[in-house]
Amino acid sequence: MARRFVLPQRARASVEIAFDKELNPQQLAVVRCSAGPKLVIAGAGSGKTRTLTYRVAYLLEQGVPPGAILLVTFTNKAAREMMRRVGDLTRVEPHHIWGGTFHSVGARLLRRHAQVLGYDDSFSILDEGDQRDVLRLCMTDLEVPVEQRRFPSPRVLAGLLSLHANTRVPLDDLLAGRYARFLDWVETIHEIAARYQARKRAANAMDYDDLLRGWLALLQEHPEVARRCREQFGHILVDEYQDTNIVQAEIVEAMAGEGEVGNLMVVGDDSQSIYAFRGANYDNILKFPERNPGTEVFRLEANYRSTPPILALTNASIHHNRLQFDKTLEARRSDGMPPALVACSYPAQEAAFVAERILQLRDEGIELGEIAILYRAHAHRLAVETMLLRYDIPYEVRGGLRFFEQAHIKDVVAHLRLMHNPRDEVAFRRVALLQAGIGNVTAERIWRQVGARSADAGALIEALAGPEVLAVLPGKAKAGWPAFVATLREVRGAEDEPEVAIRGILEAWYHDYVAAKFDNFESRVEDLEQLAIFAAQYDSLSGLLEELLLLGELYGQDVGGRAAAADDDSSVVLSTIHQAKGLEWHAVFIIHLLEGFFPSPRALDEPGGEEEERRIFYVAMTRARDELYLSYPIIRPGGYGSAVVQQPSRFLQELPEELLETWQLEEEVGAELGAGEARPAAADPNVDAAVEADPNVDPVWDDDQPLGEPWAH
DNA sequence: TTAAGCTTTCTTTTT
DNA sequence: GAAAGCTTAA
Repeated sequence: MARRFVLPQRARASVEIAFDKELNPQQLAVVRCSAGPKLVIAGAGSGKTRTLTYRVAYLLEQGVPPGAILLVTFTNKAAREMMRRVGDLTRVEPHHIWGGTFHSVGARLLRRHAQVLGYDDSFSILDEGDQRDVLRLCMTDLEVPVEQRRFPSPRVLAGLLSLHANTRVPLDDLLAGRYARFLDWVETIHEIAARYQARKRAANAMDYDDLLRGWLALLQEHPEVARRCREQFGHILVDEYQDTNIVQAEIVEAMAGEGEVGNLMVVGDDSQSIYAFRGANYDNILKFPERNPGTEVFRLEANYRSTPPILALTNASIHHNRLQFDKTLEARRSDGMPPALVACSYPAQEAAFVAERILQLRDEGIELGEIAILYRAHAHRLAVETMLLRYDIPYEVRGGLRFFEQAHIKDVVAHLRLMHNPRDEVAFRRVALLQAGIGNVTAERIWRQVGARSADAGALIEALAGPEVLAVLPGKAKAGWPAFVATLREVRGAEDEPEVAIRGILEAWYHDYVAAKFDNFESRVEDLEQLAIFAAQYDSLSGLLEELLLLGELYGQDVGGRAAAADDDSSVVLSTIHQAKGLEWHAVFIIHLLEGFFPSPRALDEPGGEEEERRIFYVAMTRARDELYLSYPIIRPGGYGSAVVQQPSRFLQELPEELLETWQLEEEVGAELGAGEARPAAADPNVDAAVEADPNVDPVWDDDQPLGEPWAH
């Protein structure tokens, strides 16, 4: 017996906010703007988040109910952070505001309205791994004669289909262009695409792209739902608009209604658009005014973050791009050291430089958490990571394998998924294949037995325990089967307590399985323990599942003690540039700035690729508040003692020399690298330099640097 | 039919 | 330097 008691939404903006004292005139204009479509071009460090936060606070103060505000951000974390700040400002309970990524908001709306699209509201969300699993099944369905000629792998197929979904470029065009090597297979690929859609539907499952397409379909094909959405959300604010794709732009515009409703504000910086590879369309922001007549454009160009020398450099860099809104960031800070250009001889030396300089900064009183090392691709971090370990400098790596994508996490979660959505064939196969004696063939047979009557988790369990399934089981699998079914029962019984469900799975058998299967089983068990603790916050399987799949920034190290500990016990951040977006540090090291690595050669094949890569470089540099170090190793050791001399990145070569200070590295004679005291900056003529750059020749574009003997160590 | 062992590929970026 | 995919033995 339960009684529903609805707490009304009340704007309780009891605190008067002194908007004009807290904001500059440009920001204030945005915060107080009237109705009508708005485009805010907010340069790096211009107080974009602050402005958005105050805008929301302003709306609340004007009496807009929190539930009428939709705030779409790039990560769920960003949304949460912004709402927390709004809460601090206004004392309005901010959780009534709808906030999150496109995917998470889409998922929320789709849960409400899944039926009109022919889905059940318990639909599963498929991540990339699941997507590949489904595609592999589709290939088996169609009996693709893989041996004959090269057929795209599930991974490549997933990429192709996703690009198609996010850019709307017809499959045939993609197959004629970027995927031309598969032209022979056009027909089969079309069949697989159709099959893939059908299989997802049968499994009551949506992939990431479906969350967007489904949301748009709600708006475009179901006027009643669309009307309700528009009525509910009087104010839509979208952050990081430069990274939206076509589908997202259409969603935004459809949510806002046809022109007459002037409630749409999009904020972004075209110079920081770095997600074209996954379908982000630069035109969304460039052409927003055209698409939305009457758009008022605001510009935030005062930079509060970086020192003037850093800003001069970033401005100089981005001006090499042609396709963009014309803007120049103005420094609001004074002084500052010039950005450093550090030519190193080989990766270990670059790493040693970074480590030594970090030690110096720490001695100067800079917290380690105020220092970041950024790189284009994860692989570039290796030398630096090794060196930080050797120097005993605490660090945390952002990114890498996502927590949820690790096999042991997915295994456990698949149990929950199956009980939440009993039609989820991918989840079923995953758990079934874990049982001893069951492989692909048996799993397929079992599913054929039970698939039809699996609309309900209880019915599914009964079917799995039934005689038809037992008849199919090979002898080897019979012993463990009852325990498996019992575990599923237990999970189902703990529908409201995901933590209990997870511990049940572990205790029943998965703990032993992990111990037997993985050599690093302790750390995996620890992960699972963290998963259970994390799950304790949720009182439903669906809540937990959604969070796990859509919480992009949840990584292995974040879940457990590390993130919590990181606050007091600060550590240097190692991150890809993409993941560093929106963050800032006192000192930033950008490493591995080499031709052939940055810009990434693959990106250069794409039209506009170089400009996109330059924007990535721009994003990296603009993360720095006070100190910026640009470094590269000029020699890469090849195999068998050989070495390759490399060029510094073209993005360095094109920079005006006078905006950079060239640092020359010298190594002390006889000093073991890392054990002695390297002196990065001070030039000591008595020291026999392993690397020396002629001070009269700019080292950046000098091909004939003395190489020394870097690998003598 | 399964599972272990061996080879290949991957790495540009992520919801 | 891992994880997926293929081959082969049982």
